[in-house]
Amino acid sequence: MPPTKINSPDAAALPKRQHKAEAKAAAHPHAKARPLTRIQRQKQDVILEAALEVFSTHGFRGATIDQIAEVAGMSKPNLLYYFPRKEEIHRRLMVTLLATWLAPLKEMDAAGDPFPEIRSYIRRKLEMARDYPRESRLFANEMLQGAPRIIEMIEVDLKNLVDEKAKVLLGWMDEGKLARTDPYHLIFSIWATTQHYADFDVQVRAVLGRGRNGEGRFEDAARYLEQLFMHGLKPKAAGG
Amino acid sequence: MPPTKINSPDAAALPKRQHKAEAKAAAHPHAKARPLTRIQRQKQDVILEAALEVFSTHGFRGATIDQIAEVAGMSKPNLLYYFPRKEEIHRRLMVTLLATWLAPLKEMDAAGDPFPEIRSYIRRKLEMARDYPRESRLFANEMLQGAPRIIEMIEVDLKNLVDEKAKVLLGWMDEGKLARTDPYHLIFSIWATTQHYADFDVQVRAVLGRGRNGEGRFEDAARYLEQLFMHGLKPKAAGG
DNA sequence: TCGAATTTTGACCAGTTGGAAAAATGTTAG
DNA sequence: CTAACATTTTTCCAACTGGTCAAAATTCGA
Repeated sequence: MPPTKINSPDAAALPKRQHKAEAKAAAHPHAKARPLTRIQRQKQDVILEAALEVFSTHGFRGATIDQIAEVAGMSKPNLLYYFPRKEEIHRRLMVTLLATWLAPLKEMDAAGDPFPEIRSYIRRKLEMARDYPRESRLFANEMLQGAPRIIEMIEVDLKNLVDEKAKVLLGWMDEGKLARTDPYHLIFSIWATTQHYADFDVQVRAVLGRGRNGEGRFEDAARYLEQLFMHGLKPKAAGG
Repeated sequence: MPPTKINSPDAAALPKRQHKAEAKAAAHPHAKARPLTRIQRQKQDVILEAALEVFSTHGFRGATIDQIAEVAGMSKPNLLYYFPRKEEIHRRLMVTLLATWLAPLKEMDAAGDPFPEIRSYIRRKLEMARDYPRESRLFANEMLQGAPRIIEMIEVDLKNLVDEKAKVLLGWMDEGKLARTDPYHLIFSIWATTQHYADFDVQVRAVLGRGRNGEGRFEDAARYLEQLFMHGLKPKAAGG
């Protein structure tokens, strides 16, 4: 049963009514080439912040403009003045999110040694899970739905970056500085273990119970993951 | 900005209209104590299967009864004849899901040796990610939303099981058969790395590109994870 | 300060959503 | 065969949804 067979209201509902969107476009801040005032940027930020809150917990379809508007402290038409449609808000969030998301991996330096590099990559990712859990969940939500709105970015930007870093890892393995293993799955496992603390936060809290909760869990996680990866990836012959 | 401040249409919309639900309850299969015929069970299964498909990709709020009904090949009122409301379908899915979910961990045997036990636990979890990705995504979706509908089960059943197995792991560590480390985060990392292949399937496929795709990725993952965990958790002194 | 541009509001709309009611159609035991 | 029961379909509804539009309120530049 292919997922494509399901007629998605997302796509199905849109073509029916014609949108004139940027047709008259006199007053709207979206009418291209306008410099965009400080106030406009501020308001847009408030909206994006609210949208992050809502989209990250309910997904695209589960989120409503009314809800976002309420969190943003403004009326729905007012919000729609800044972002002409729901998709636009989401798209903006995703674009900036992906940049933030790729950053830590980009920093992994081929000129460095594998263990310090991998260790600090894990640290950065874990910090992001701690400090930007909503961004992590927004991303996870999009993935769960099959990434319909960012699949191209994933297939191009993300893939290219991972391909590049996989080569870096392979290089380290060739030098005998890192255990020979699948570099792609190595990267996946770092993503999975770190993002887990943002995406499955409720579960992690519930299982650890009251006590180990107050942020201490991130330090415990850091220690554990360091141990796991540092020992798990040690090369056979010489020590890293 | 606490998530509780957001007035969720989920909860907010319901109290308004009074449901008499099981009031008259004459013809409905939900009117307790009735044995439930084979045909009824069949239909319910069809509905649950369709609901799994839809809920797992769009989350609770993003899924619609119409959509589920269409996938199930029946009319909306007909579907509502078997499950009086949306929440009920979801609840049923979650209950059976959680049982399935806990099963592999339950099998981890204190009487066995850590490495074979952990290895086969990882294998089972990876098989589940491969064979039941929708269940994994359904669970992930619920977690992302803060697990509003299953939080008690998580706090009780899941927590108890993990507490028990954490003791098993600690026992092995005391015997020097397993590297001394945090048993909770050890379990989290197994969950994260295995479920990742179901929840982030699109991303995994996109990054691996056409080639390594056709199920081969699960074997690669199994090999990689085995290596990571087996080496990463080896005790300092004696070999496992 | 004043007119023009920007921002905000209130009323509105068509389509969707979860769900109710009841009539119509099977199905089955006696 | 038929009455009681189970199932399905048709019709309907109020609330919610994404979004429009014109008018009102506000802000801003000269």
